[in-house]
Amino acid sequence: MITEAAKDSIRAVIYIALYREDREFVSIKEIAQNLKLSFYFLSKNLLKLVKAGILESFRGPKGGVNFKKNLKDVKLIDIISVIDGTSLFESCILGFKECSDANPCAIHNKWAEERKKLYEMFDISVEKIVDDIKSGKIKNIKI
Amino acid sequence: MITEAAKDSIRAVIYIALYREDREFVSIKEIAQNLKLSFYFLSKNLLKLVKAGILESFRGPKGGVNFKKNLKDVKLIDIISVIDGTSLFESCILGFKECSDANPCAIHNKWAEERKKLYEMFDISVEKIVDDIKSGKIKNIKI
DNA sequence: TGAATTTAAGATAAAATTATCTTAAAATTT
DNA sequence: AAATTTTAAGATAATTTTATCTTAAATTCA
Repeated sequence: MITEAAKDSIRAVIYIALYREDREFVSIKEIAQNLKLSFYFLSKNLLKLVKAGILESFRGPKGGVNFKKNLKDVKLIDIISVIDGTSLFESCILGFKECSDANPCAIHNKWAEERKKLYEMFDISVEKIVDDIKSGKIKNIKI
Repeated sequence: MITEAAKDSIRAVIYIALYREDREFVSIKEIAQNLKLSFYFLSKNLLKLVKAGILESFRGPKGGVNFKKNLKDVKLIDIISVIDGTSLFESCILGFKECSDANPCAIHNKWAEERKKLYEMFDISVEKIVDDIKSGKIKNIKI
């Protein structure tokens, strides 16, 4: 569905949003330790988000990463697109290069509808997620 | 989402159902050639369906594979389960081993709903697909 | 200034998936 | 019986993803 890299990145982004408070940057080491992720793998993945302009980074003590964009403008779909690419939301489920209403695969219609819903599922901002957590709308959440 | 192996297998199964007519077996070579798939890779994957009791096989000239079960009892979900396993329909989208209503990940509720719909999308029999094609309900289909 | 900390970048390796080949076994055909 | 065809099984390799390490560059702190 989505890669481990994307899963880790989504969790990291939510972690940053929840725990940065008024810090300038959150160190990747801290994120990796608290989420029990590989520092190496996470570093590489977050670097992609930095290069994509979603996060910014800073070196040295007090360094780390933080959001470059506003939380309301960072959606899970953006993270997935940067890390995994957009094919999940664009491609034929059976792998046909050209698959359309005029020339469909066996489950084209079902999948066209479904991937739209998948897109909508991931079309949620980090701000919304954090608000839901902080407001108690989501309880006992795993990060 | 689903692996190449699962995609190939689904297409092969639909091919067999559509083109076996009154033949005892359909050769894997024929399927691979017509679907432009690797004979080697397809053989391995279909063998899994044979071992799972969905298909049966026969060696030698006139040999090949065919359905062991009735078409109405073979659903895409069965093929995916045999080839890829069932984790897509059972696991947390963010990879948490335990993710529940009481202890949810950030998108647990959305995903719980969505994976149910995904399941339903694949909960379609080969018989239904073939009927839709033969009755003209699906036109210009890619196999 | 020098030591320590942290990300950046690239090398290397492990694991999983996909792809290919070889040999064996079973069945048919000649 | 011998040659041919086809699946079965296992070996090998290529590719992609995940994991780890090393060195460099930037920054802070003493």
